[in-house]
Amino acid sequence: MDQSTETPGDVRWLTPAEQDAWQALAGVMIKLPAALETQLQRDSQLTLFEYFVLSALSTADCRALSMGELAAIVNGSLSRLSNVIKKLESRGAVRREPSPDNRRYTHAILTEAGWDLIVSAAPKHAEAVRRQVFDRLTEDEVGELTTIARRIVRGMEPDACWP
Amino acid sequence: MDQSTETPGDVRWLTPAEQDAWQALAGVMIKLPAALETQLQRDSQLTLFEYFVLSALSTADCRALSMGELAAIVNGSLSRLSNVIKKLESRGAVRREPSPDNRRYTHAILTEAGWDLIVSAAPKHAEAVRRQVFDRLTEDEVGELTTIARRIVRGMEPDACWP
DNA sequence: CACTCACGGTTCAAATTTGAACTCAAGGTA
DNA sequence: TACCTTGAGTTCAAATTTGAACCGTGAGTG
Repeated sequence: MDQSTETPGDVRWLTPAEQDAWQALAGVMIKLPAALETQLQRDSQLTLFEYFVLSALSTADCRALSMGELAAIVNGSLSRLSNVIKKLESRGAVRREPSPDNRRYTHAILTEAGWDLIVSAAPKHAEAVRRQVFDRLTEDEVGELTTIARRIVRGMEPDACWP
Repeated sequence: MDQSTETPGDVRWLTPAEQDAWQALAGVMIKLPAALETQLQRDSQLTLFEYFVLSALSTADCRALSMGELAAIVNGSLSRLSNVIKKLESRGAVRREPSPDNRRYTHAILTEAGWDLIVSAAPKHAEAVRRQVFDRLTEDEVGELTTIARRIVRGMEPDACWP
């Protein structure tokens, strides 16, 4: 982009170093999910999103969560989640039933088959993550990455102010 | 996931430190694009993908690229790009014409209106990137991020081997 | 108790994305 | 020249995703 065409003149453009970083980060942001999707699809007929869903359920108490909680964890809209759960349900991996206490809540529950599915998918997925990411980083870099990524994610939670 | 349920026993699971890093990175991977999309949509009626397309064209020779080159740069399928260019064309931001030398190639060309569009969209987008990412990082961290992200992206280019 | 309101989810139509089939141009090859 | 093959894009149908409208359920209020 052309920085001199600016109107109010006070835009805080990225420095060259930041531009480099941004280009690299954007690459990761776009390509890494695609690469992982490919692996999951190939080896387990799963979407990355579906994997996140199953994975979240598998580590939850009773292997169950309400749709809302689950949606928040996997960063998806309720609508999207509803459709995906429907698909996973038809595949026998998940079951849905209204919460006994408050029937407004729907619990998504991992079935035995769903457990087996995620357990069988996990090793290859872990292998892929390791190959794509961690095999390329030193131990120090893993720490740096954690710090940096956490900081960025933090900044997005509380809906920072819009100028 | 449960690591003891493993069958062949030689899965290289992620260490706890790596799991932390992965969780944070996955968060960035999922949420950052969403946040940027929101800003672009709100301020300029543009998709992140469309922004990448316009941005790529704006920095290309003659502000033009063949569909194939463009698709590679923005990491999209030819099919997706074709549709998006059609949309941008209907909006008057891009023009398409067959290459004079080799009519198999289609050149996507940024129009004057397209140039104006990206120029007017860029400041707010840059501001958003800065706010979401760089305002939260030290100068050193920017360097670390560059190194790390580049290393990861590198590893995905040449279709690394599948186990 | 009747009413209304606010939630949590679901659903439906519209927009996107994907993947396969298809078109057309350019190189060989015979 | 006729024929085949490959490469670049487009298109069409099917799958996904999004956003808005909608349906029950539970809380508050009068």
